[in-house]
Amino acid sequence: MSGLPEQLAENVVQLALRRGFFNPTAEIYRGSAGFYDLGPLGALMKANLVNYWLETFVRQETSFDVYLIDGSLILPFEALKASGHVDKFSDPKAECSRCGRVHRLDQLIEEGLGVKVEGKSIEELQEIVRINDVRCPNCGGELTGFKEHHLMFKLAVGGGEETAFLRPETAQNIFLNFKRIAYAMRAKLPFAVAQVGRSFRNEISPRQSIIRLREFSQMEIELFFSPNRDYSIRDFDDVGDTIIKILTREEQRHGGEAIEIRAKDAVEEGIVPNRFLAYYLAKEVRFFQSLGIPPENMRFRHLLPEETPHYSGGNFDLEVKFSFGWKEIVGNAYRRDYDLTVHSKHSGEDLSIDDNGVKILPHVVEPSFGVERILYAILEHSYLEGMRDWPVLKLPRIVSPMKAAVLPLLDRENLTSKAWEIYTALRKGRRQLYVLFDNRGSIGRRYARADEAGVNLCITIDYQTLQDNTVTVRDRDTAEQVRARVEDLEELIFNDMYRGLEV
RNA sequence: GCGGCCGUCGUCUAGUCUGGAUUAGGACGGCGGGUUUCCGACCCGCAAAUCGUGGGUUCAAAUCCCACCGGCCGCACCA
Repeated sequence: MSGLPEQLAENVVQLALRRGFFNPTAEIYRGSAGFYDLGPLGALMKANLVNYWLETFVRQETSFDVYLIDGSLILPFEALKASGHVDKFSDPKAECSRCGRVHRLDQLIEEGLGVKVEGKSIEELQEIVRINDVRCPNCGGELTGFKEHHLMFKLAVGGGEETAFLRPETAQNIFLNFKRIAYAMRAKLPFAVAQVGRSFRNEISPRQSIIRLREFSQMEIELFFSPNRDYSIRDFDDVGDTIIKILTREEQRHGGEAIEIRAKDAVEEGIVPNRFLAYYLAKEVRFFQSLGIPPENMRFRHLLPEETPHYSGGNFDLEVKFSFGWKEIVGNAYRRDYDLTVHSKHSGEDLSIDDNGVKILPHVVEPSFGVERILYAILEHSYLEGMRDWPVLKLPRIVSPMKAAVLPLLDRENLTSKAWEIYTALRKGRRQLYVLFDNRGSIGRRYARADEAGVNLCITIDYQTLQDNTVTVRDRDTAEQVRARVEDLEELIFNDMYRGLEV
């Protein structure tokens, strides 16, 4: 279930390297595990994905207000101490002196002795091991090398070397800015705050190319609401009818299948804790379906109690079926009022706001999208072999990096200069289209290259173009060609981006 | 972090077992030129590998030995 051993994954990674979607950071120095750069096509694709997400989850959201912010990547010690990350976001570890296996110390003690050790320091844990003679469960050897593996990158800020961390999730900026946003925007519950940006986690041994990174991008929303009111959500009437697949806790224990249920019914039956969460689950399914991921390859896994923090009111991971198994691409968490409570307490600021004349601390539902994983999911679901003599990347037209390629049928002066003229007009056009120009090799070779890069349309300039100012427009997915007038091209390419999005 | 497998042009690979005739060969891709009126066409040419790195054995090492580095897989960990 882990690693990328499958042929498909291998082909996708190779194509990504060959065509400039992504590659290891500092590759010429053999790279550094867990860090990847997006190449020319990957960077454009990411920008398009983020933009489409912002359209869907921020700009076009009319069920409640969504405010977009852009916070600092570096957060001071106190903020992350309060959030619990400083204490909780690390694993105590110990190594067996005989067989060399590394174990998680807290798990070892909790399982072996049946005592809770949450929040205990590494020294305290070591003492417990010594007193109770806890040994390696694998071979019975003695434990050594006690140490804390911290998942946050620590920084020393300024001359005084004040301790700070690279944020482990974008969410914290939102809680830290909650009061300011609420007042500045005169926000009324329910409302949401969204953020797109980088987060950092110092994983022990990341693998699986772009799937598990130490530096990654998140698109997150925190939706604030009162737990005491029964809201109607405008778009839920419609969106709530979406069928979603949920892998319940019971089914996970039996090794069973996900159940299929309308999002509305999932709330009614108490499977999903509230309407806001169900609303997002349904919206996510529609979002990813429009990005070419079939519903049968998506499921929400209700995380088991031992996988979720004590304050959680329920976490539902959106998992996508990859060639190497199911993997989370969105985490949906019902965080209750945990974050605002701890930040109120530690900062001394009253973070409660007025709701219908009553001061309350709002509850929070958090959908958290992993950008690189989504990019990879789209690539894998778009990669197609066997259709032509070369692989075709049937990327969702809205996120594909290049919307069209402008190609002279032959590299002859009159055709090439006409093609260049058309290319320039599109590049400078108001629709802000990214298009490429290619006059090298035969026309078939250029179609093949364009297919592999996932270019939506190929515009070919031939001798008829010089007569009547029309061109052929070839569709990547069908290879069919139609004739179009040059003056209609920009609108044609633009409208083509939205094909199939009326889901 | 431990164990197994692997490391030759950008990519795939021949050669490694059985050391020497290899200026380390080919294919794909790339680049230049020619040709070509729509799907990796064809022809000519060019560039591209200190054989992962370092040390050793030998008259001679891509080839044998040792160490290290990196990758993949499994275990552990993890979004």
